[in-house]
Amino acid sequence: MQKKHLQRKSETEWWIEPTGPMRVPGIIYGSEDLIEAMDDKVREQVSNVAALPGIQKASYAMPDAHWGYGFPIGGVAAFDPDQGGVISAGGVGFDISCGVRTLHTGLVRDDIERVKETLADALYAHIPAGVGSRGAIRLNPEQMDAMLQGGAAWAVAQGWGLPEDLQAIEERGRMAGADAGCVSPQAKKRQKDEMGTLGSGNHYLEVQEVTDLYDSEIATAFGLQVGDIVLSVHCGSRGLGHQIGTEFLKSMALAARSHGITLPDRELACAPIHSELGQQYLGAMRAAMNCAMANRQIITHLVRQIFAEVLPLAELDLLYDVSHNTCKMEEHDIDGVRKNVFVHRKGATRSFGPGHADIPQAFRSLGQPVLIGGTLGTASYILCGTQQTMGLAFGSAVHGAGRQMSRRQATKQWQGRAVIDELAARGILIRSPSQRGVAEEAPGAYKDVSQVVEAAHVAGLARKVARLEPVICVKG
DNA sequence: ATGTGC
Repeated sequence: MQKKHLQRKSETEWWIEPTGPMRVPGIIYGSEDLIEAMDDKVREQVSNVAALPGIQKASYAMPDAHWGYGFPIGGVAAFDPDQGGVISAGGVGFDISCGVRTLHTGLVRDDIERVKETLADALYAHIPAGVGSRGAIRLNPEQMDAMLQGGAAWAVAQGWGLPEDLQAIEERGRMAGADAGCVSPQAKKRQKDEMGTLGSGNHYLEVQEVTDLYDSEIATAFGLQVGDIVLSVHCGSRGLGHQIGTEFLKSMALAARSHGITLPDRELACAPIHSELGQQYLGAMRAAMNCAMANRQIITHLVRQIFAEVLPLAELDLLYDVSHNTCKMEEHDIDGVRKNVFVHRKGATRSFGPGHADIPQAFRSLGQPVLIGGTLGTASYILCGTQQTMGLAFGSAVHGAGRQMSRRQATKQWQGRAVIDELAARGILIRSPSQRGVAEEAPGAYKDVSQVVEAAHVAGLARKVARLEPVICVKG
């Protein structure tokens, strides 16, 4: 990105002054290196979002931001419904409520070393991965609606998980205001046999080792020690979320004019929050959030069954579950006034600071865990929201490494088999149905996650707590 | 991200 278009306000904060139709400034967080490497498209998209009706404070991009559909991935924007504020399907993303959850295992590296291959094979055999993968669960129409209304709480009630899991999930595992009636028959049809599946792309299930701690007090509260084995799952709402996104993008684009909205970019299709279409999308999107949380919950249950067979001494307690493609109504301080605003986080993790009621009691006084998934073969990080975060981008932080190369470009540069062999030589086991998928996800196709996390830490978006390294990765 | 592409 060309820095001449930006005003540097601090080490990691870069402003786009409002010009033309922009109602608020754009603010991009990142180190100088990350900003220089960022696509100019991000600046364009941040500026376009700043022109949408009812936007509050600023249009933000996180240090891992890259070009996306309409909004950048790594974009954060909040809208006031009473000032004509809008909701945008492209501002949430196609994979609604895609997210990460991390479980303790109660094991250390030595416990798994001898059964590593067996464990990798068992996880791969029982947790379907890849495009169009189907699970063992079939939902009839009544069960589908119950899932869409109940989220992870529904899954637990069906026997997939433990009641205490729900305390460690944003929204306690059930997004209020979901309306299964707003979800099309086609979206439901696509989802009916996809529960408990990972999907493809950057989704994965990973067994990881804690290699470094940066804040011992918070790490202790999160239950993390160097040498611990944890397990993380990264996936979302599969075909259902994708179908909802596709349908509402279309109807929002068609209805924009009737709502009196001029779009700076057709891809920014949106509807007023106080419109029928806006409310329908909210109902459907919240249902998709429940689908994603239920999906991660079912996968958790499958993981526990596999560990019970392979490593019966393991105890898989849920540390936390975050969703990084969402729009949520939240109360924030806007120029000294507490207001309810609709915060879009697209490829951005909520990063609430100490004291927030939605944070589990065990670490409410410290802040919420912010789970940052790495890319294939690279480290993941656990961070913590801070008080400062709340004033920066509505309590938001990065979500991962962020792509720096297109999928097509990546497949030209790497071969899946070679990537798998290279990682195996470093003791990292990969299981995937798609060699091409692995090539597309080659580590070099992404920004350096450590740089991204460091920038988030320095910017005050979240505080570094722990670093994790992959041991086994089941890849979609 | 995605029954990967109108």
